[in-house]
Amino acid sequence: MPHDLPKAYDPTAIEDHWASYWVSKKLFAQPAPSPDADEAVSDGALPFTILLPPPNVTGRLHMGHMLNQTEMDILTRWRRMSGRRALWLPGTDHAGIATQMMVERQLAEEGKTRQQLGREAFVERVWEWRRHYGGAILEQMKRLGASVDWDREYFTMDERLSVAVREAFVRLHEQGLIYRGAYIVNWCPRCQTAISDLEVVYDEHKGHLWEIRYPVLDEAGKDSGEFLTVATTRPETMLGDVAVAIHPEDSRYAHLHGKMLRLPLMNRQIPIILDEWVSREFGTGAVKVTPAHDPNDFALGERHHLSQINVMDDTGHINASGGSYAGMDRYVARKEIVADLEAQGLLAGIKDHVHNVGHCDRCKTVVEPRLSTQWFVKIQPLADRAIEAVEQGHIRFTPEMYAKTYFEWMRNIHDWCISRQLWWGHRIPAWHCAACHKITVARQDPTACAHCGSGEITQETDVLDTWFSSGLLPVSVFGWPNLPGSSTPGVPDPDSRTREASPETNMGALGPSHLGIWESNRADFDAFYPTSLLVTGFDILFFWVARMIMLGCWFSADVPMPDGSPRPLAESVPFREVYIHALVRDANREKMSKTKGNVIDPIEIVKQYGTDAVRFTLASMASPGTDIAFNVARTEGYRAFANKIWNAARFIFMNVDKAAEIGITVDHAVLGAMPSAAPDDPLEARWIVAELHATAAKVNESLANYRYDDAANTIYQFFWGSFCDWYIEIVKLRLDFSESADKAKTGAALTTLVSVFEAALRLLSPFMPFLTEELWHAVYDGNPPTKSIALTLYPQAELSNPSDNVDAASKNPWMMKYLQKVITSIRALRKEVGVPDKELVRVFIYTGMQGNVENDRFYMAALHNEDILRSLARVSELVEGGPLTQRHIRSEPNFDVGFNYEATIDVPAERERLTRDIAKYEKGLVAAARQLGNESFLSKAPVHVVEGLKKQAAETSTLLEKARAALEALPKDGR
RNA sequence: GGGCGGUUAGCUCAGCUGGUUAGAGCGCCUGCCUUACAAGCAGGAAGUCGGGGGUUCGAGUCCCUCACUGCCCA
Repeated sequence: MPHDLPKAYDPTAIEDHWASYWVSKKLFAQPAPSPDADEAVSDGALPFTILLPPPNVTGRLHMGHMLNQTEMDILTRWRRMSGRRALWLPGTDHAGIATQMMVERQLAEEGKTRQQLGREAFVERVWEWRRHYGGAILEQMKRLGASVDWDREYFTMDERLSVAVREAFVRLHEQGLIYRGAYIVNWCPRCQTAISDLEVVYDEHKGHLWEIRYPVLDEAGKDSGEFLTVATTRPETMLGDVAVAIHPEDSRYAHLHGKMLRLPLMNRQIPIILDEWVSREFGTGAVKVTPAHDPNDFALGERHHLSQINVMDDTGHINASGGSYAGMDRYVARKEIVADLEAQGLLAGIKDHVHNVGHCDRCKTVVEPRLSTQWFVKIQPLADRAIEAVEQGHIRFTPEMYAKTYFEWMRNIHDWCISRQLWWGHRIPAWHCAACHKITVARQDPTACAHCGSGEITQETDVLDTWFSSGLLPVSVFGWPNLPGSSTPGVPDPDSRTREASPETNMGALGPSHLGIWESNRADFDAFYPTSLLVTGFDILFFWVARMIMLGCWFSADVPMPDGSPRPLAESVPFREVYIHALVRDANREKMSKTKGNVIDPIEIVKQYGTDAVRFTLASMASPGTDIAFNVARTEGYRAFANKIWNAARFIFMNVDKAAEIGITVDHAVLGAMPSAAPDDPLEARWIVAELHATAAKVNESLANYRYDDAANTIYQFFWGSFCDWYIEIVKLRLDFSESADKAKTGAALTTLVSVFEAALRLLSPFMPFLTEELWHAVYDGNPPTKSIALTLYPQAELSNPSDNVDAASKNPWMMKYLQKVITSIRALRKEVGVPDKELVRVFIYTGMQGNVENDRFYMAALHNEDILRSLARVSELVEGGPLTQRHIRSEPNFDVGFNYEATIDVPAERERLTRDIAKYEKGLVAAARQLGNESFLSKAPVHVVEGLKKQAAETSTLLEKARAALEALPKDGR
């Protein structure tokens, strides 16, 4: 029954089946190697490990994910089929802000707030949400056939990964790399939490520059009548002003040095300070200083020992320090303040001003730079090591230019604010003491203050940035820090290594733990760390790549190598290669966005065209460094490609069935390997086998270089352009099932047909897993040698292809090229003349003087394959002779073909064509003559270039003569 | 303001360390329902490689410059 295929390929009919088959059969599971490490490594298979950059647990699959996953799946399937121990780990991150928002929204619909619920109940509620709705994106991934190990699915809030987070925090704290302090952070008033620099997106915004007059005070502290005008984009922050800064060499204000000002509205005395940081050109050259609300002002304030007055609360409302504006929303306050200033005659002007305004990446609220107490990682030591890892070549970027971006960012890195004022996330393992006010950071929940012994301690309410946990994934998914045999969870810094056993930690049994596969053993870490590759988009270069390199290098350095030796930097990296892909845009190269409404839902497209066609579209356009303009026209084309292969299969199965009726069968034992051809096999068989080898070589090379586009196009060209267009058409001649048939020959042809097709399916499988899985099972008539095509061997070209060495020139695979040219030429001539496609014609061929090796090949190719000419070019008989005098002639550089056929010639059209050709040839000859007449060219250019040009010039010359003769021979009357 | 890309056929893109007269898919034009496939077959048209300058025997490819365009960071 598998041979009974519908006429057109219908992806929907097969995809669900195979998607769930792959998952349920656990085909891609890569269990933790046995703790006996020797045994685990002994099969010699090199690991290929790849970690899915965790999508947000609240996320839905978008085109970027699909590109990302398609690329990972192609590489993973390819490596797996090439004999590597392939492991692709899927999972999600807990997305602190996004998930909390999601659940709060749900609560709001019930008229509740998280505060009403309380922290514990709220967190339980989030878990519940996660169990019901979380990870939908992974279900979508399953449907798309990602060949991941589902048994190893991770979630950053899982107990095991939480243990790693806690250990990492404690260790960094012990190493003096975590500190707590009041600094300017990006504050989202809606989310009511600090967010990192990377979570702020800047949009150009048409705002204003308000110029405000600050009265200068005289010696007695009274208004002197003079004003100093400052310019600001955020007038409401003036409530927190503590000074006005001017440039020390600004002559306009030299007389104001040392003077005091009266801060309008607040009537506070503030000094004029001098600082070279001030730009004399910007605004009025005088800048108000609000250390609690601007990072630059904060730095200025530190330098000048100014106080910090925070005038806003968590929600972006003016607080008690804001005088009469207390309680107002920041924008309401802005309006009021401007109005009041104007009323007091202190508003010098309002100018339009375009500037970049930071928004919260999650909720798009305008971020408020604001002083607050947060936890930070002192990042420089980690960054230094991460820079070194890339500098020394232990991590390679593709495209290479991203290494530059990476260095640029790493070398200008700021300390990382890791605390978030959320409830959902890893709660910071620090306890505040009510008695001595010191902080205790511990692996195990303490019962007393480590400093004074007081029992009055309360845990820090902040949680950690989600990226703190996802950045640890490359080490934590393989069991870090609980690695038996690695009893040195101390300080990576060799100078101050501590020997402290890692106690059992419990981050709070918040979620379902995945023990079992998660049972840690060194063998797992030893086998799979460092991972091989990270595939990701440039937009999270810093989120993911940089942080994983920093944390991975830092924490894995403690884990000795399997032989017990210290782990060198080269083996500490979280991955050896990084492949960065570009953005998927819409067909018009516009960035997809919900507001523009041009978002393409991959699942919708997949429903329409099939997963394979969409995957192939993405692969064929995935040229490193280039954005993908996703055009469904392209997908339509690849659906046609899938259909083409489907129908080739139908053709093959039809013939296999016919053959079976007369007792010819294909031995399945010969399948699954690289096909070869025997010396006496016909030309087309020897040729298609040679083509397959060349294709396999090119595809393997392209994939090794992340050239998905080259790989996909090469396979496309082979399948359609070579296998279907030429080989199948010719092999039809050999599939003779009649009484008189030579069964051995028919059988041989059928075997080549099936075995090349089967190998080609394997070649295509990483790109189109569904279609190839279906057809591969059908090839084996439901009795495949293994559970899936994904577990077969990837075609590898053999260096010495036996089909190349054959004495008879007519059997050489490259003879096919000549034959194809003759056929194409005859077909073109037939079209020119207008011979009906079906009609057979007696064709004359002339290859010029005897002895020209190249010309003779065309003749030989034609002469030895008259049967092919008959069916592919509708030639009734081939006659050698010349020069040709037939009514219709077509000239090629190496031969002419012609025939007599009663048809009216469109003389003017023909004259135009020939004239155009002649001009083209003449131009070419002039160019060639110029170059060949140049002595420096002849002496300096490589021989093959000179020879090539000479040959080409000779051919052009021949064509020119022939075209001139043909023009001459045209009837003069213009009919 | 600093940095990094891009500009090749109507559209989307290839073109490796400079080497013969620049390629692919889609689209377009013409003719065909040839029993694997009309989601197909056959044939065809189409580009002064963004402008200018330079290096070289030779430049889409290297250098300079201008224009346009995109992205990242501040």
